[in-house]
Amino acid sequence: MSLDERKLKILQAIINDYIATAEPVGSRTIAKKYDLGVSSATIRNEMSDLEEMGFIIQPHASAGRIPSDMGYRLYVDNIMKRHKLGEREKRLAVSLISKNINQIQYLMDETARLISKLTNYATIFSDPIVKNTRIQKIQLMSLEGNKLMILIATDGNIVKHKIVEVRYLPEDDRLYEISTVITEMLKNQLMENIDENCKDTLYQELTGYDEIVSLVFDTIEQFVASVEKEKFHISGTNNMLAYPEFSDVEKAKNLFQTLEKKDALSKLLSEPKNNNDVQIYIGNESGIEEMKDCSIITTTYEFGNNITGTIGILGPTRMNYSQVVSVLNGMVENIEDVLNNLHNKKGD
Amino acid sequence: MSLDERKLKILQAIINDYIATAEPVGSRTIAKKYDLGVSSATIRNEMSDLEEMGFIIQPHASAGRIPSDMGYRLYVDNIMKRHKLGEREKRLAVSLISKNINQIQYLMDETARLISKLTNYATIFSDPIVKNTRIQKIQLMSLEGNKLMILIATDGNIVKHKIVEVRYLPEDDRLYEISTVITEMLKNQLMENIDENCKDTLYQELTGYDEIVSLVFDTIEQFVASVEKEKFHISGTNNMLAYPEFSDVEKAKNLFQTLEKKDALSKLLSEPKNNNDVQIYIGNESGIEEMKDCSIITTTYEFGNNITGTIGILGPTRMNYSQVVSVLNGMVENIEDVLNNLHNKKGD
DNA sequence: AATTAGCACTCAAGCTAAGTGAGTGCTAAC
DNA sequence: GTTAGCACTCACTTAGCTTGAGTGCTAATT
Repeated sequence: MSLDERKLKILQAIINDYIATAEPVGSRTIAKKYDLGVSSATIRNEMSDLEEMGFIIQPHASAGRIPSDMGYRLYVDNIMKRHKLGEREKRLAVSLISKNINQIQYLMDETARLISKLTNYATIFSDPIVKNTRIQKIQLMSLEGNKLMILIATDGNIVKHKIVEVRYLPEDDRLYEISTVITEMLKNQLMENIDENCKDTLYQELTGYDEIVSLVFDTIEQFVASVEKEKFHISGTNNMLAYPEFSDVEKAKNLFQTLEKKDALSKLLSEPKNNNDVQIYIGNESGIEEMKDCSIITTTYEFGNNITGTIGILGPTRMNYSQVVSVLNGMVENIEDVLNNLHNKKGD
Repeated sequence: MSLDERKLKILQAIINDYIATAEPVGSRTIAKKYDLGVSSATIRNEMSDLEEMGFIIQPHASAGRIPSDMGYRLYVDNIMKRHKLGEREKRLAVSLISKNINQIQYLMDETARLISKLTNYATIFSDPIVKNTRIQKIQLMSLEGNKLMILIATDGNIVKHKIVEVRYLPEDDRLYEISTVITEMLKNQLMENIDENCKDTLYQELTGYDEIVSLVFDTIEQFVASVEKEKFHISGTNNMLAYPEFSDVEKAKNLFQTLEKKDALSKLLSEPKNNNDVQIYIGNESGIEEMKDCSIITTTYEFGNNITGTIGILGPTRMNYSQVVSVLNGMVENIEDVLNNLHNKKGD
């Protein structure tokens, strides 16, 4: 039994219809709606074959067929057309970018919102992971009440600060000098792996400021640690409630709780991506029991040469794969453009 | 017809039972469960009175009674006991605080999560609003690619930074000098209302750096503006799905969509609070059509003398008011403690 | 050999009718 | 004022029936 042209067409018809209606698709429906030039009986025979091959499933004896995970997989890998981002979608994306966005966090959040709106699915994204970042500058500044601000800037112009309490707080001018010494010593060092010699030298050069120096190192370590445990955000989960798959509150609750816990998802999103393309997890392929009725399509965005993140779309298994893939690709392009423009060494 | 002791007891019994079961409460149930020393017939008569007075409602002829908004209002105002935070709850709150929290945002988020967990309702909170803040320090620093970081610290030790692109970027030492000049001139000025004379003087003193000076003023203005539009966060919405009130997905979806839009809620949360106490909106009292089956209990937290925020709990109208109020009060105390300890002029 | 028409069969979903039980309101007795 | 008793109401459940979409099989047709 071979998968000829006609079988593929019928499978596609079933998937299309099922994506649109969420109802099992019968042979007569296909015969009428899709012009295959054969009768429903023939289609019935073909469907019987497709079922035997495992691409479609009959939920119960007198119902139509719905695609199996395997069927979706075949569709995604071989049948689906990957169309370009539509005009309307592009316009929305551009209007998003043109807003005065200066915080990555905020940009990602807005992007996710937009994606959810465009697709009517949920959007998952990770905070950008910064690997192999090198320290560019460290700045200290005094605050009220014996508090010290420690600010770290890394390549890619990512800036983070932290406020700590110190026993002894030098004058600002002195702090500036200390900052300069620290910066000189640590500049271009890898955040993850600071040379022990440098550390020792710093403690020596800044005798009397042990407390501050050690707080600086602590802060660096904390930033590295906070990056390690990737953080995920989800938006547009409401959309999921619109699908009959989740018309049972129990199911919706389960899904939402799984999403909230995040650890399972986290593993999925941080999985290595083999190439630059999207990764598609259909139904059980995600390995998450609670998400067997969902599919996830993820991809990575990159900017600079050491900052990456993952963004993905989550929907029911019968999601519109073709649309989702193109939206995802289109939006990632946009993010990368914005970020590169914002953080790279433009103007060198 | 007067609201005597017995009627109040019966109303309380109805509310208690309804809070626990979400089922209409009948006269026999009350006679059995609550030891009022009268028969169900008597209770029936009293219930009939209570209904006439508008405190309870009969959903249909052969059903028990449920409390009306008015009934809950009476309960909340006159009957409810405001008990102290329990042991278990206190322990959780303390363990939250002891984590190394240094970002207000993060603290609020964790607090909200904890409240949701304790109460099994949803928690709403606003980012802290900073009013009448005075500038303490402004710091400039150069970054790669002609980017300039502008950092503003205000009293209460709130630090924000922004990265902008500039045409001409001075050396760091020069930027430090400029920072010092700017700080000297603007220190203790109100963020919202910077003296025009100071502005002029600054432009004069820093001739040649017009671009930078104007960017600094822009940044200040943006921070003020970003504070004006209060931002809300919601956590624990999943909890709502557990209540039979939302076992219809349609209802849950409506609620979630209303919550997502936020403008309606925003108005509610930013309403002036008459006193230091909690504010309770029962059912339609919120004025939000979609939330007629919900109640919201809000309160404000304060730290320093110019930073305030609102935090609230959202649940079904039959929520456990007594518990919610005490959790809310307890948690707010905790937040205030942490924040004051973190940001105030301790050690002066 | 492939396709199709025809028909018996299956089964979820929708409808109806009867039964159940929690709850009320009223009346008469205490 | 309180209570027992009883008729009445009405949502909810259950079982049985009907409907219709859909299948699988067979025999006829191309």
